[in-house]
Amino acid sequence: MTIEEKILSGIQKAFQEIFAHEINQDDLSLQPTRKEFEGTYTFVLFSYLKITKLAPEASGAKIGDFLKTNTDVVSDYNVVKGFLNLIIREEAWIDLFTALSQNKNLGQLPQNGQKVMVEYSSPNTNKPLHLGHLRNNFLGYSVAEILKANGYEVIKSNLVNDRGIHICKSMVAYRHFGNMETPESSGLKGDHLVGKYYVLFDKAYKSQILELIEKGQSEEGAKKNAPLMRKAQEMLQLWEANDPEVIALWETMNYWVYAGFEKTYKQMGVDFDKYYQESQTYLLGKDIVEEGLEKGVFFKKENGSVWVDLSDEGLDEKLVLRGDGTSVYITQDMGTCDLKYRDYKIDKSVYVVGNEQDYHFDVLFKIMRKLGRPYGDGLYHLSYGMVDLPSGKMKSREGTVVDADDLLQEMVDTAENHTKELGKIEGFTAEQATELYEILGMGALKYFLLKVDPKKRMLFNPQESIEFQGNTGPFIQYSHARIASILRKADQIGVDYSTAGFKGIDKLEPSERDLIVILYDFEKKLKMAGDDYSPALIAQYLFDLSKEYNRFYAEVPIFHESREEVQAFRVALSALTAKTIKTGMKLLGIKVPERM
RNA sequence: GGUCCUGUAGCUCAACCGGAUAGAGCAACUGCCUUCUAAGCAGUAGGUUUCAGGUUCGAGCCCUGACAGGAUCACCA
Repeated sequence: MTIEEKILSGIQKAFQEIFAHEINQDDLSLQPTRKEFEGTYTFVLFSYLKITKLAPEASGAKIGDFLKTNTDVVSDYNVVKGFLNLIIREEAWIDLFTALSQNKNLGQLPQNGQKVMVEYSSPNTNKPLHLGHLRNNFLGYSVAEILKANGYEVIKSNLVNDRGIHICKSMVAYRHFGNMETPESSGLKGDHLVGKYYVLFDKAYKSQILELIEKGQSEEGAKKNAPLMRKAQEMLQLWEANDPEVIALWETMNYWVYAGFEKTYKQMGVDFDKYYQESQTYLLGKDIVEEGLEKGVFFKKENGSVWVDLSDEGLDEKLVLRGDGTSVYITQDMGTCDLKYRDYKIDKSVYVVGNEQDYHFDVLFKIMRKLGRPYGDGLYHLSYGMVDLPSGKMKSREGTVVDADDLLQEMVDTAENHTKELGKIEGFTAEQATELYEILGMGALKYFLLKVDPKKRMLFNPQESIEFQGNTGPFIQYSHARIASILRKADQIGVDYSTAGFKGIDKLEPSERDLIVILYDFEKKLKMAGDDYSPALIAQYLFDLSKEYNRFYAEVPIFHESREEVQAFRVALSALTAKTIKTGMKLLGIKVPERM
């Protein structure tokens, strides 16, 4: 039984024995004591005054006394207004930490037998990744790791949009202006090379439109009739007809892009277990349309187009198959949905996709549920807001897009300059220094992008993201480094951990010891997370931080049962502040200097 | 226009199931480098939580209505 459970059951008994009132333990809850007051857990009395028929203070005193004598975890209490603050016996914490320290699988919950797929990244193969992709990638990877720690078997997937008119645009431009350029000959990363031609297409296409409009065509007509656009359309048809030359060019250019993406993913530290390509999936889903018609979920209009009526669910009618029998976006997505299930028998499926597609996924999920899919209730759209720049919205046409590779490099460069300025690399080898810049730069970026509530639109200020002060990744890394330093010192001078109440702590690895100290310091926040479950998770997060420094986990409201993992993440972050150092030193019996 | 999301300090963001005096950082101002590492610490100042009602012991959070910003509403993806 956890500390929290012991208290709750104690309160339940108190109501039984003192007030002769049966109360369900699930209806009782504790909250963290605010830091201004003494105590760890607080029980709010207001809503129970009808039962106790006593003033708040008297009610609190009765329950507090009961807990003190009838549980082995509460050592004392105080009542302020209607708040009963409970003080936990130190031994209870020590037992907890001892148990934690002996747990070989710190932070890893037992397998729950469920499989979940997290689809994220999902780039187009016609241009390089940009800032928006970074938020997506870090979120997706973080969620996948969180789910893993919670005992899910996780499959990270990437659905690459590798076909369609936009790819053909790059291909057409390459044929026109390419001069047989390759990543090797141009010195450009593959994705950047292909992106260059996409931009070239757009420029040339625009001037063709202008020309046609000058010759008297309507804007709409000009857009359709511009020779370049016609060529792109033609190429798409050839592609769909499996024209060998077109396919060969497509494969070559896609290969370049994939190689380019791989590099970027590697630097970001994200990875995938499974790639899906739209070129392989774009024809899927038609059988589901048939199935839907049979089941009466879909209906046909006179022109042969197939629709779903979701007006009973608060949405509109939605097209699922064109009159000419060809697919639309959602047809394909239905097919891919089933494909994922066929491949892995997943229980849950998470889509990390921007919030401009909220409606699309709402429709998709409702359809799959109407079709009675076993994974229907496990479908989840992890929707996130756009990333804005101080200059306004990112627009590729206006060249205000922040390129991912450029940004990653800039972060690392800034880390390097700043580190050198501060003279922090004395005694480092060149390799160590390079590694440090990488860790700092990536940590800064990841933390900056992950610290904002995913569903909120956020502002990316390049200046601030590279700041190393305040609520930033490097600050957390710095705190960790100092803690590690303290513990090294403590080691040297032979601190007797047992006197600080840490039985067996000296048998732990130093990094694990950090964790225990931090955990102890932040006991107040820990209890909300549940005594033996979330602290372990927190420990894992912190341990990972101490190993790699730059792994951060997103705080994501995902699935209903995951409140605790969200909590754990919050605690982990707040625990890693420099204030920890002070308390850590006290616990280790090191004299705390005045000015700290 | 319908639907959805957002609105908290000058700026960027927090606030756990509705709980106590709404918290951080940046920017401003005061102090602190013989101690573990100043990428730091301690402190000052900064709020009618967009507005108006409602629900209740209690509302930034729930409900209604305004206002502001954004997204979406294609036989596009």
